[in-house]
Amino acid sequence: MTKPVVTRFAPSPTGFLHIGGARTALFNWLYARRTGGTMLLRIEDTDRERSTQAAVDAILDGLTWLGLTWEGEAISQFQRAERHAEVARGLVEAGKAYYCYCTPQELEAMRESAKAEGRPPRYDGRWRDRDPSEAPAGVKPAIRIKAPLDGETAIDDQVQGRVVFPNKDLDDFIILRSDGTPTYMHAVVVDDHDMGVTHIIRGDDHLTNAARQAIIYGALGWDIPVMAHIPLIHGPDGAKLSKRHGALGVDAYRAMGYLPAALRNYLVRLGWAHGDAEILSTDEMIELFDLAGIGRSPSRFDFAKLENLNGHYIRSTPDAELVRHVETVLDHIGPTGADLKAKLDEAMRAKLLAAMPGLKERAKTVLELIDGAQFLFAARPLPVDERAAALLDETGRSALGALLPRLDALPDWSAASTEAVVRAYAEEAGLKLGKVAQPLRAALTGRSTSPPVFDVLAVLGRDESLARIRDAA
RNA sequence: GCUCCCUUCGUCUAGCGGUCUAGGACGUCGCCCUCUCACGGCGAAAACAGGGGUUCGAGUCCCCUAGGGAGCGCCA
Repeated sequence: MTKPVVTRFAPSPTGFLHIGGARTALFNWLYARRTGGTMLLRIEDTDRERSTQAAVDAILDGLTWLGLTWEGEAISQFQRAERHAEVARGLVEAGKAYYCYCTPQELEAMRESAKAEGRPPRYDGRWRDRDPSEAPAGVKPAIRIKAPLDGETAIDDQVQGRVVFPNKDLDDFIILRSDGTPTYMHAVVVDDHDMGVTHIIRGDDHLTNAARQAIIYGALGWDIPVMAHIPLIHGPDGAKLSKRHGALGVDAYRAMGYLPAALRNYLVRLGWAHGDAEILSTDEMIELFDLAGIGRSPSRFDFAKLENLNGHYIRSTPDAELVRHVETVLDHIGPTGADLKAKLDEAMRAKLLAAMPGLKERAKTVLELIDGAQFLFAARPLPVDERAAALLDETGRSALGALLPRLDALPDWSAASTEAVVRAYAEEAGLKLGKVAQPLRAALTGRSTSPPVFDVLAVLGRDESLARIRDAA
């Protein structure tokens, strides 16, 4: 009988949930879902200087928006400090770790001389075998792990394969600081063990750490979880996706009008593939996701592809749901959004819903959806952009003037009835349909592009449409 | 400096020794559809980093070089 899978996502709350973290979370979530297991969430907040509650909130908000759910409460690593210390002291008692009384100055000097001699900066093990009775008075010791001096440590990684590290390159690193708090290296091992984590899926910036953690696992006599170190996501320029390179939190993607489903789809294909499959619903992802499909080379973030995917998802999302997305996004784009939100009463919502089929066909983001819907929100007299103004030249206006009484005379007002009138007029006047439809569009929307003009007439309704045409003619 | 990882069209990738005159997707460029813009359809240009091996045969295995990335803290 195999143990149920337990994965975890373990961000440190020093900033927002960035795109790389989001993908790591997605992979962990998918793998857990795929295998019928669970994903846990652990906040690595042992760095009290840099951790903030605002960051924790942003991370939870980001995960939630992306639809990535975790089991139970988020675990605070900091709150487990006592357990970490206890395990570290146990290791000392077992002779697997020892107290080191070096001062930071001594350590610094050690690194300096190593650097000067061209050696890698390593702790020299000066307290490794020294008798505790030699301890200087009044110095609080740190605890260092007794790492093997020779041989090698290997990680059997599901993505990277077997990666071997010579032990001589792994020194006796600190697991418990002199102030009694654990280092990341130690806390991770203890927490993953205590949480029953069976699979560690994380960025490959942790690959070399994995060797050090393996040493702790070994000293503790614990089994090492299955590991999968996934390549990082780079910026368009190939460099690490850092804040300096415009890395954004997932909240920024929400504000840019991307749909969670589209972002999930884009992210899952960044580093993972299943043959030629490009469009994957969440259910399909869950069904297909596997560690073997993860590639080993880093990838670059490409907005153009995300945008294309987002357009696909917008087109295939039900209209009512898109209206809800519009409302959500309106809350996240500042004053402009708030203004529109204020205008979004029941009547407006109904118009938006009615216009949605035409709108979503030509929008790649929710922002474009909102922009395309401007003509619904706009009050007369309509602001007219440059291209629309050009359409409303003498010829255009005379066409509108001719159209006005004919439209006004319509007994019923619909896309089909208005289209019939306009087509009939164009034919009579010997004009191509475009010569009539474009000025009409300009009059109705103030722009040169919009959903099909007859749909616009229908959505706007008779009174508003005729009024707008009169304004322009 | 040391250790580890990576390298197929501009980008994401398929490829797991012969089916590769290298496939798909995004992007780009044509054409078609058309009331605009999109969507859609059709088509085109576009890649195995370089060099050595192994093998009857290498994009696929090994080595070297070059380039990129990550890690080497009492940060996570």
